[in-house]
Amino acid sequence: MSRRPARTRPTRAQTRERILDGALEAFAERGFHGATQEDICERVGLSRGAYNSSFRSKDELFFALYDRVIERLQSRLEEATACALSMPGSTADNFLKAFIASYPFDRDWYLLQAEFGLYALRHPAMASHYAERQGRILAIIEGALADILREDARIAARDLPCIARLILAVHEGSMFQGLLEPGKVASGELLDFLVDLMLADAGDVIRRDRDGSPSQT
Amino acid sequence: MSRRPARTRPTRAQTRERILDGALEAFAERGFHGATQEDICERVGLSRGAYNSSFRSKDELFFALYDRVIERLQSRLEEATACALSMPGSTADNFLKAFIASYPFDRDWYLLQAEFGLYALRHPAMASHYAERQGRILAIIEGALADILREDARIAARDLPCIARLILAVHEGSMFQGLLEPGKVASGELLDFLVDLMLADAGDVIRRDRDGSPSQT
DNA sequence: GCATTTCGATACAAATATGTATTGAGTTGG
DNA sequence: CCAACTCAATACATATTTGTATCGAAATGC
Repeated sequence: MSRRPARTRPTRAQTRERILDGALEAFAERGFHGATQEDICERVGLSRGAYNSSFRSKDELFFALYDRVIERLQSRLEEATACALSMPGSTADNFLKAFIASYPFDRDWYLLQAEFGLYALRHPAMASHYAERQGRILAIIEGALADILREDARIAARDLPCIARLILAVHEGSMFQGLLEPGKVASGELLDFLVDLMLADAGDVIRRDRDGSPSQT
Repeated sequence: MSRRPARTRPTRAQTRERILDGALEAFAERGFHGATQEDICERVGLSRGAYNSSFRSKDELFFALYDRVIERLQSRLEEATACALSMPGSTADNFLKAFIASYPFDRDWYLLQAEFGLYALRHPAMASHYAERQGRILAIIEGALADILREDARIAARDLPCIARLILAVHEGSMFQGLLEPGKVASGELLDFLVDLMLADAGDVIRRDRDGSPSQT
């Protein structure tokens, strides 16, 4: 259909994306300082020329990767919440678990976000950027929780920000445990436990036999 | 009192400790790969000669630092639990908060432990070492909790391992938040909230006015 | 279709980090 | 008090890594 000769050379944007792909792997596997240009490029079959032609510095690349990762996470969460909220009659328990399931749960994701966090703590310039982006994620969670709680008011609305942070913290913590000792801790166990705690409307739920309904995560 | 001439040269062990001090700072501030021999030595006024004379490699130094940090944490926690358990009549709430308060809560500590964690995830050789050491910390927490629960049985004993991990995860998560946006989140807020959740023996506690008794952390 | 521009690969130069070797001060044992 | 030894500082050689400059292929516009 194209009257022009078929492209044999990828566009600038495509190469950029490929570099970002390589950077994702390399930063996850070896960390910010540990990842080298060579390492990043090898993974996607490009030369350092493409690297230096696409990004002015390592920091710029790191920022770009962070933004891409967060953008994808954001749309993923928004989609999941919209989907879950659209189906009526969902209980808070089910929704929370569905929501949590939509959060990335793989090795590279964890390693990367940990690396991002450390970088942010060490570089004030990125700290605010990071906090702002993470604020959006928290807002999505809070919004979803707020919608849930219109039907299921077992949690005080004032605690929402706190709960959202709690969910994030526990998710990351349990992801670390799961990666460190695979099989030792079930992937969603901690979060399930936390949700049970929060949604317990009486003491009996806390002590109930939690094995009766094993999660299939 | 010493018949020998006063030492003018520090012992090997002392130098080793100083290198570890420098390494603690450097690894916390710049990460494993980011920290250089020069960087580590400068902080404690030693030369790279002392460094290379004390440690065969960077990994060896990192391991040694990890062990020292964990050892100190372990004795700190053991002391805290022993102390808290010795005074009779302590409620679970008070004890948990005292225990949590004994856990390190400073920037370097967080950055270091995060770095250790990442290193462990990336190097299988350290993973088991790390998991074993962290298991001891968890055991201390579980033991303390078990002692508490003899008097205050609002939590099922079978959930102890899960709860211990939850406490650790939330602690680390809130420490990160606190460092990223100082003042935005009170240092112990998330943990207090979690403890409230766990010890709520009826739904009213969850929804109670938590500002009535602000924690002085 | 040709000139111009863009992009990515290769080659080069500079900076930085690590480990080894050497040296001199300080310590220990006879 | 002297000889042997230990330790940390300095100097050196090697290896990586990064950034720049150059070159050729490919796309675009006239």
